[in-house]
Amino acid sequence: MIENSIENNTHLPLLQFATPKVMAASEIYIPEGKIFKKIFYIKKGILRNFFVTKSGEEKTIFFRWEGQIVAIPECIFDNQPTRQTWQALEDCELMEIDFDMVEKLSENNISLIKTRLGLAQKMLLEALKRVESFVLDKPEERYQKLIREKPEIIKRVADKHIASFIGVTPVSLSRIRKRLASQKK
Amino acid sequence: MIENSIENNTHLPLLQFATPKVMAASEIYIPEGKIFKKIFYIKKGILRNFFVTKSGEEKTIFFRWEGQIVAIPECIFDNQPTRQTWQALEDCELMEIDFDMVEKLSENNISLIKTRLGLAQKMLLEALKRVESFVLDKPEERYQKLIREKPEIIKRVADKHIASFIGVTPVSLSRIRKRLASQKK
DNA sequence: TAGTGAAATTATCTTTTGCTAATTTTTGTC
DNA sequence: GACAAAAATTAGCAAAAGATAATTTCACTA
Repeated sequence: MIENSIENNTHLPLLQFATPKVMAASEIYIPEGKIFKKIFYIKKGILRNFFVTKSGEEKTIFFRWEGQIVAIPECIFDNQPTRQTWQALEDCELMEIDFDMVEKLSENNISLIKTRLGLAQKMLLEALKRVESFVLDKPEERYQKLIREKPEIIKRVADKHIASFIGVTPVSLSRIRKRLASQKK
Repeated sequence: MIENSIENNTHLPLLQFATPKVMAASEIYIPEGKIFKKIFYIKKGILRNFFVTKSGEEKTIFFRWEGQIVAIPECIFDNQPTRQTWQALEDCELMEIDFDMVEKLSENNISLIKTRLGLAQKMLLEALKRVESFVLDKPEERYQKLIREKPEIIKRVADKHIASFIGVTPVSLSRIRKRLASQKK
């Protein structure tokens, strides 16, 4: 399923300038501190972005997978270096597009700006849903929702990454899994 | 400080159609279930939006205050009824703008769409920062950050609303406050 | 200013999580 | 298929949070 297609409409000019990028699983795509002024489309694979805490732990904030268009908000919106690291979790195939190009093309292309607005809105709804879940749900419920709503993604990602995604330690997630398994019987 | 001014630039057409709305403290502004197709500018006062859980508890998701432009994402982006309630926490003065009007004006006004894009991006950065804090910080740290970064807002809002905002119960927030107070000495 | 209701704090008890370390299981590679 | 490294689980203990209820403090209004 294509989540944010760039292959279906009036934005062919973008694709013209897209360049392919291939990465192996576990490879670092974007290191912390970089001002990454590209957007990219994921043709294949999963990536995650994470913070490294003072004590060296990696805290995963989001997963991104095939069909999605990704922009790093702080870089693209604010021209700031990202404090996070982006890593391929599987062998990935991306299509990169220079963002300065997008900006230039946007100047007099109202349809392209509308596309950008749509993408920002989509990302916002996703982030808000996440906030909701942190406010309303216990970790156990967040985990259950995740299995229910994104089962195929969960299977492809290590539990330790899921753990920080829902805001708990890997040990705690393991206990949650155990509790849920015993309740089912 | 004006956070998202609509009074300073090329968007006077919007202001033309804005209508004032005054509310008393504790009044419900937007009830759950409504498709609220307006955006509003807060001239004065604070509002909150909250979910009501099955057990009847109110869980506050955001606060909005003077200087901000507010759009209810699910209503404006997706034409969906909101599952949240909006309530004035102080006497408020708002300026309401019909969103259909904004859409119509946007069609051939690239600058207005850019403004909308900017607003969506701003909201996204805010929501992402919130997600970060849930993943990286303990409730105690979230509370400390809040006091540090929004001291004037915190003072104007009841603790029980702060509590759900940072994802804990009012009782737990009270204990956090006690712990912090004892550490200071 | 006295009285009422809501908010905040405190107390008690239970559940969950974090931390650390040990153990088991899984994964990937040679 | 054997080995090494990483991931996941388990265990034990301390800290924090949830639930409930009682008590104190605060805020509003009559």
